[in-house]
Amino acid sequence: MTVHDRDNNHLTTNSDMTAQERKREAIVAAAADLFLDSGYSGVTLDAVISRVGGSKRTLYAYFGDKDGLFAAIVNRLCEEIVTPLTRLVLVGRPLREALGATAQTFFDVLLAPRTLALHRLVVAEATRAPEAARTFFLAAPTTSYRCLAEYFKWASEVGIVTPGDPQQRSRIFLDALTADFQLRCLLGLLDSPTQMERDERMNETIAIFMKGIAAS
Amino acid sequence: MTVHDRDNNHLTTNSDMTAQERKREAIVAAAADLFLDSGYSGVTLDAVISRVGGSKRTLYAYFGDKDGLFAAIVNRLCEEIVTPLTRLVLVGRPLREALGATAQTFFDVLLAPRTLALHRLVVAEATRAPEAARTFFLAAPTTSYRCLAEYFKWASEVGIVTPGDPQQRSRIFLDALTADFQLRCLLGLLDSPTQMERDERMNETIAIFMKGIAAS
DNA sequence: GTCTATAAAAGGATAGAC
DNA sequence: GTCTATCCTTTTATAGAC
Repeated sequence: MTVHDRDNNHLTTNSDMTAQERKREAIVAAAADLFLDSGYSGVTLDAVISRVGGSKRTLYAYFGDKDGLFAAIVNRLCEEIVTPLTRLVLVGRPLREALGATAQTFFDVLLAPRTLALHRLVVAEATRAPEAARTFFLAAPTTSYRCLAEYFKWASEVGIVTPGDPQQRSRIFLDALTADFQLRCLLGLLDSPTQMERDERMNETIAIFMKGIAAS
Repeated sequence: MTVHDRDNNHLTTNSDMTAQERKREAIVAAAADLFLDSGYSGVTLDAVISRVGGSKRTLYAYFGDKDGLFAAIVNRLCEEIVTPLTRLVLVGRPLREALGATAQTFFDVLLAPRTLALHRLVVAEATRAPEAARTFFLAAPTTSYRCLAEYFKWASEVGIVTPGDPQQRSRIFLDALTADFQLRCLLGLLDSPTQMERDERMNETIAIFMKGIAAS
């Protein structure tokens, strides 16, 4: 597997790109859609090319082989997902408000169809593509955990919550909130939870957590 | 896909089986190992046969096609997993003890290599094989949730915990406990959590839950 | 870079002989 | 039921002409 790691420029505008770079971006975008829809083995390189135009030669020149293309689309999708999470600012806000804002953001991000499809894809290919699994984990769950953990750290320092491991609490809260919905969506048993279902889960989780860790 | 649904007799002893039934069981057992190791597309029917002996004709006669074989091994594995969960008796026990026993059992069952491999397999093939996804969900998580939910229902009736939706609480507790470990194992980033890691997660989760729902 | 053609291999499904 | 052989399709990967 020859990985061609030159995908750090997808945030530049189209006008900054050379024709080659635009082509490369177009291939990655088309391949990402196809992989998300059909899984690794469900995608043929012919299908990628027939969607984006051009020749398979170009594809092999840029990405080496199918695994190289796969690595490129995982990197791309992970950055897409992480962006909204990095915008969430929690430190300084009261407990209930911080937990509520976290819940809204994470429901939206983690249950988005593209996130779920990427999740399914990466789990399925974890053995074949361990690097992709690593990239995904460092992007989605780790970024999430860290954001909330920073808040808990601050909150225990200023006495809003009792002392306790902020990372542990962060994982427990986010998992309690999302894991059940996530699994049911991954299995195709639930399209997307309704707002009422989300609210019930959120309220119950926050209620337990408030009593569980708030300083009295 | 022709599904031949005759796999309700794997609990009978070997001596009760006809030669055909033994053969069928042997194929299912071998195929299960291979699918768990290599995923759906990673398994060839030749590989199944070369492991168990016999002819591909027999395989096609019993299972119709590859999808039929897949359905059979998922049913088989789900029943394997569920068995230890149905033995867990919680009603009547004090809160901390019930939560602790639940944690031990579910760590053992959900993080077992075969459970994780099945989980990965079923998620990967959820689109191709929705029935398998359904079977898996009804077996593993649903059985788990119900067991603990029954306890919470009883516990609120006798006044051990505050009133509240037992199903919701059950999901929140089990997800908080296992989701993080589960994901890291599925992605191949964690072999299996150490006893210390399990204890830390368990203690923190139980601590939050005790304060969160125990009647004062 | 693009288009068409093709080599090379794999794997699902089937058939004949026993 | 078993064993061997084979059809047929799909798909990765490469090559030649422009």
